[in-house]
Amino acid sequence: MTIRKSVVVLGPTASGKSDAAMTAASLQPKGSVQIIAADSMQVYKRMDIGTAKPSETDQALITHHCLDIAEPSERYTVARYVEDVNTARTSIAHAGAAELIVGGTGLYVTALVDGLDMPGEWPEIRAELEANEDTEALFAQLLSLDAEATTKMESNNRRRIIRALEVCLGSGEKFSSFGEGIGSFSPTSTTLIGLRWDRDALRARIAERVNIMMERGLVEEVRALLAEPNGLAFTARQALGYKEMIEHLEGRWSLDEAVAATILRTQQFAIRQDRWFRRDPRIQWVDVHEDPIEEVTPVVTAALE
RNA sequence: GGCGACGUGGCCGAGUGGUUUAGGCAAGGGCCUGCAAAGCCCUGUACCAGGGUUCGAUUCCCUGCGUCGCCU
Repeated sequence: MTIRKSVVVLGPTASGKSDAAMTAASLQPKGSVQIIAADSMQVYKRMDIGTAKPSETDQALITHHCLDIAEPSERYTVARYVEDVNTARTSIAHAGAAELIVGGTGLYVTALVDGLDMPGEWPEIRAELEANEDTEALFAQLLSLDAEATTKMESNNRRRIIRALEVCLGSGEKFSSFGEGIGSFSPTSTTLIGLRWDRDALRARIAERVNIMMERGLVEEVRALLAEPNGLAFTARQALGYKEMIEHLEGRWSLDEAVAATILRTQQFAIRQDRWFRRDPRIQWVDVHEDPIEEVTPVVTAALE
């Protein structure tokens, strides 16, 4: 059973992609479209304000997948996301609905559109590799095992070197044999719609949105998360807005500093998202100037029909 | 009005009489299949204006302008 139709709405934070997608979905016959979030932080429960998670009202109106599927205290990764997406897709297919993917996490969107196969995990091997402080030696080792993998990373990017080695050593096969990588952009039947803003305009929107998050009680949300018995794990802890409010709540930053840092880092993140997405030639870009709902919804609607 | 300090690339901030002219931040660009709201890499000849000293001045001297502080 396959999904009737697949459309992606992507763009940087605060670009208005969720609003446009939500509006387009609700214009379709009831139940004919379901949304899959491609967002690495909205997967966490109780992280609502800071991740700009779709409201309960929106979720009641349109079925959303891949939201609130992990505890902030647990480790969540792309691999698990791929599994969760498969589950979601099965149910969308059964419902005979179209899937509308909305997201800002480049890797997750890619995983979903291009169907990445995760090579697997070998924690013992990784632990061993991590114990080795000599990054140059690790790189040399990777070079001898899988020279091709080496071309996709700098010689001092420990994290990527270790992962590639983990896979080579663990699977007995070359890391590079597990796929073309992220930049292949093979033809797909999915329609990719990207929202693009003038950078300064987007920066202004982000500043405004962070201020709104503060008014909605971001600090309280973070305080409550910190008070949970298991707290926040590494990944959830690094979410924009959360990381900074933690700095404030633990006394290292004033509230003003935390807010300013959140705004700046979110703006920088948005640019990084832009840079990630713009490599993909399959994306159909929509330049947004004022109102994403008005300007983007028609494009999404057209793609859904 | 007087005295003093300062004037360095978008910002902060070292420094030097002449081979490679710090660093940080911001900005721009790039990489990427298990932390991805993460990680990594690349890109900066600027010294307020005018005159002088000097083989040579961003660095020394003078003047002007500007900023800041103190004083009357």
